[in-house]
Amino acid sequence: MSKPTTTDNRMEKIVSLCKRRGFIYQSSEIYGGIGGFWDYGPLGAELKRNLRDTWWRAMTRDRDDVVGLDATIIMHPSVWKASGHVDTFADMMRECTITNKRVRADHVEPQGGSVIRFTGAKAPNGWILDRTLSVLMKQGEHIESFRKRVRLLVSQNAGSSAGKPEEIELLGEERTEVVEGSVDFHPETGGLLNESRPFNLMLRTYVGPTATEDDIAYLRPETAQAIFAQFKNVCDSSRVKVPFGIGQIGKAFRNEVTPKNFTFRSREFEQMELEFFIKPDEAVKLIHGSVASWSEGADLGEPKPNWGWEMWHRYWVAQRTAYYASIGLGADDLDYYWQSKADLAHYARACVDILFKFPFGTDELEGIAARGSFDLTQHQAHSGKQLEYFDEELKTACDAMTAEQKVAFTEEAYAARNNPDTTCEEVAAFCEKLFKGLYVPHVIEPSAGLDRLALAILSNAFEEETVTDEKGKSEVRTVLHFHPRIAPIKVGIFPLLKNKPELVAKAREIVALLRPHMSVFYDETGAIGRRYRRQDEVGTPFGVTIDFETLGEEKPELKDTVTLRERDSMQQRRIPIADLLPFLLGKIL
RNA sequence: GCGGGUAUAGCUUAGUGGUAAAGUUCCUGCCUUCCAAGCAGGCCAUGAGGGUUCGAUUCCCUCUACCCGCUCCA
Repeated sequence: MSKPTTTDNRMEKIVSLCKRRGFIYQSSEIYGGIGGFWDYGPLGAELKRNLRDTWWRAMTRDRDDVVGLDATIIMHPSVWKASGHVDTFADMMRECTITNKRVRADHVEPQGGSVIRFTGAKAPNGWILDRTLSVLMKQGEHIESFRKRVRLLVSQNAGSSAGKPEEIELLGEERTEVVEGSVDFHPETGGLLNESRPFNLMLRTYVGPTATEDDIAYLRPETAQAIFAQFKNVCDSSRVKVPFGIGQIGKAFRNEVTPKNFTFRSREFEQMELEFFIKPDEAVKLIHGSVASWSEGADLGEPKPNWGWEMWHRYWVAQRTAYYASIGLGADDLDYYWQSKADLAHYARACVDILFKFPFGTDELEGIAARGSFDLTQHQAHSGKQLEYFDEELKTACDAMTAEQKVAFTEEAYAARNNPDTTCEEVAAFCEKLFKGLYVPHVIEPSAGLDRLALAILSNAFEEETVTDEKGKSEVRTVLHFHPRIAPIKVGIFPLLKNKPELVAKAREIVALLRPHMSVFYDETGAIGRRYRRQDEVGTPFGVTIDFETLGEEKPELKDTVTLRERDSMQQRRIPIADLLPFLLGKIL
């Protein structure tokens, strides 16, 4: 009865539906739009709100070990110096003029060789590159392999339009000069580099009247840093005890080079982040004598006091997976990518990406990182404020230790140190603090993109079904299979005929009955089938039709019952009006 | 950022150097007893700016946005 939509145009159809039915529009569309910015229409706003609410409930309200935060988008610029964002992105960058590969201007090693210039390139299919290319031929490189290499680079940059690399003809080859110790060529490609220019993914603005360098501030590129910056305040004001988390939902901004794939990579987007603070493994060991580390099949159901960071990391992966299942994204829709040690940022212990199978490819929905104590340590160093946590339980455990035991523990900690560069003194200082009950908590960070989630939910829900009616006529039914919990509209209320005042009045009564509890949509126009289909297309899970049986005209036993029509199966059944609210609440809560 | 493509009504698609067409959606009315029915009527468009021209949606240039392929993605 149904067939999958072909993948080639699935994304196009989703984009079109989003606009047609008011889920997502281009920002500022009447002025031609602005790249990388998207607006949510009436139904999109509801969908996003529902998703936001499910996250907030699952991550904070339903737990007693997580509290919330709602911080500003613009923060003190020093926050971004401490986090490393300013340094990483204030670099002067240069780009290869052939491949546009970018390198840090100060990271180009001097090279020597012959500079070969081409006036352009062309391909048999008519493709032409009318641009001078200067490429460094390294000493010892054979001219033929050099040409082959350049053809490959040109081909890669031109994409499919230039055809096969071996068919590309390089034009006007000329040996221009021999250079020694030049920093003007890309270290990998050998292509001439353009002028260096500043490159920063953070969006800037000015705070204060003068719009000068002194007043530069940044729109946050992630929400997480506010949580670290307010860590001390939250500890001091909310009686939390490690392990505990701080969750936040909010806008973040990145000046992406290439926004693409609809809302997937946007310049303004919304994040849902949790920073879950845990004891360092050393503290767990001092308190409990040993640290529970992860092994296949370990029980991740309820957190245990002796869990180390690895167990907590796995626990949050499991929690987040359960969350996705609760809103309709199951195991078949998701994938996991465990970053290898080499991929990890230097401060991270582990990171897993939860991926969703989007129509344009499998891509990241959420990253769950074990970040050690990096962030708080950075903010402690930059702000000069003490961000260590005093752990009473740890202090009590250490007070019971002998001096010899403490020395042994310190030696053991040094032997087991994570980073080989860590000095003996640093380990000793860390242990001294531990013995006093002090440490900088480590953190597990599940960080999800709300807009990506909305897009995933839309992609996952979208289906074009071929349905065949009793007469054997088949047609396409477009339907969004939203989980009732997140559907923008929960129920459509329809009087069977609009020119029968009794039906309309009864339908209005039912709208009044349900509206205080959920989003309802009343529709009396057109044939009943059309109204059903309209709601299918926006993912309304239930339809309620008020008909002549409801009025008890022919069969008195059916008085005050209505037709309940289910979106996915299109099945209809009768249900007493009195049962309607409990039934629907059971589905949407 | 580079290369290629696209831009006509909410959507799908015609067409033209001289009043821009259709289907569908949507709205209104009539009708209609359960899956996009019928009849009648109605609203709505050449992405933006410049140039050529008596006149440009059409030809030229620039910009913008979107799509595809690279690149980028702390």
